[in-house]
Amino acid sequence: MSDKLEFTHEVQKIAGFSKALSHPVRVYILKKLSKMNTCCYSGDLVEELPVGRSTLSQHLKELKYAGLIQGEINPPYIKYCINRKNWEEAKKLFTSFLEDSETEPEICEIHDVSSHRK
Amino acid sequence: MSDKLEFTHEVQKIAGFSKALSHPVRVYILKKLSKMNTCCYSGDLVEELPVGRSTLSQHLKELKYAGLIQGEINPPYIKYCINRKNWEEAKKLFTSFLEDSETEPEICEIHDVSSHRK
DNA sequence: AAAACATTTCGTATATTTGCGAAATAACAA
DNA sequence: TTGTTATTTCGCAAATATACGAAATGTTTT
Repeated sequence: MSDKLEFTHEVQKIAGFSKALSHPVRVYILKKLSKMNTCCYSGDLVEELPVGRSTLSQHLKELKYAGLIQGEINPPYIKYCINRKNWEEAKKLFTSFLEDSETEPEICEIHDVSSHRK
Repeated sequence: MSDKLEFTHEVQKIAGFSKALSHPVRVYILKKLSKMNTCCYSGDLVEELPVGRSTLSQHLKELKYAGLIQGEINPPYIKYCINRKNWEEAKKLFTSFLEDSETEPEICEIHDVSSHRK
């Protein structure tokens, strides 16, 4: 019959958050913001990241779009911080997704299929 | 001074795993393999996913490259299953990354900067 | 040997991502 | 008003990702 299912909301959300996390610059920003637990200026970030201002701005936009950060305008600065609500949601989604299964896996790794790229 | 740091191994690994998880098809496959705790044929997967065989093969290759699945050749089939070792590693990385910070965040959300895309 | 089967690779097309510098925006300072 | 500062948007180029069908691969069955 080949039902060709649509993806659940959960699957789509995990993919969406993962996309936001799929670049080292964005992981770095989130790690910093979540751990320091305070806000951060775009200008401070550009000092320590190997990208230009406009590129950083694009990454911040991406993170805003994903809902993982939010900004407070404080002219002429913009302070960024973690969006705690969605950060929690991401945490729950990933935790549940990556949870161990209850039972042990059956043996399934005698031949390790090559995994080269290209 | 602008040190332009290089990214830590941890940051790069999180970005790498996230990239593997950044497509609904791949999230679906991993969810299925990790929960059912057994192996799965490519032919079984293509029945329930809205992509063609060659596209599915690309996604499986991507997951193999990221180390999240492994395949056992069982001609003319290939059985896929979770790579438990790396799955555990991903779990640890994401859990630590998404962990709550110890203290409460300072208020930082009076103006919610618009987050439209394009 | 030839046919059947599951899967991958190849070639190609299109879309998205990433990056930069220049210009635009917006608020404040002189 | 003019200039300064912080940030974003625009326009563009290059790289990567996604998707498909056709052809190739490798194994088993006939």
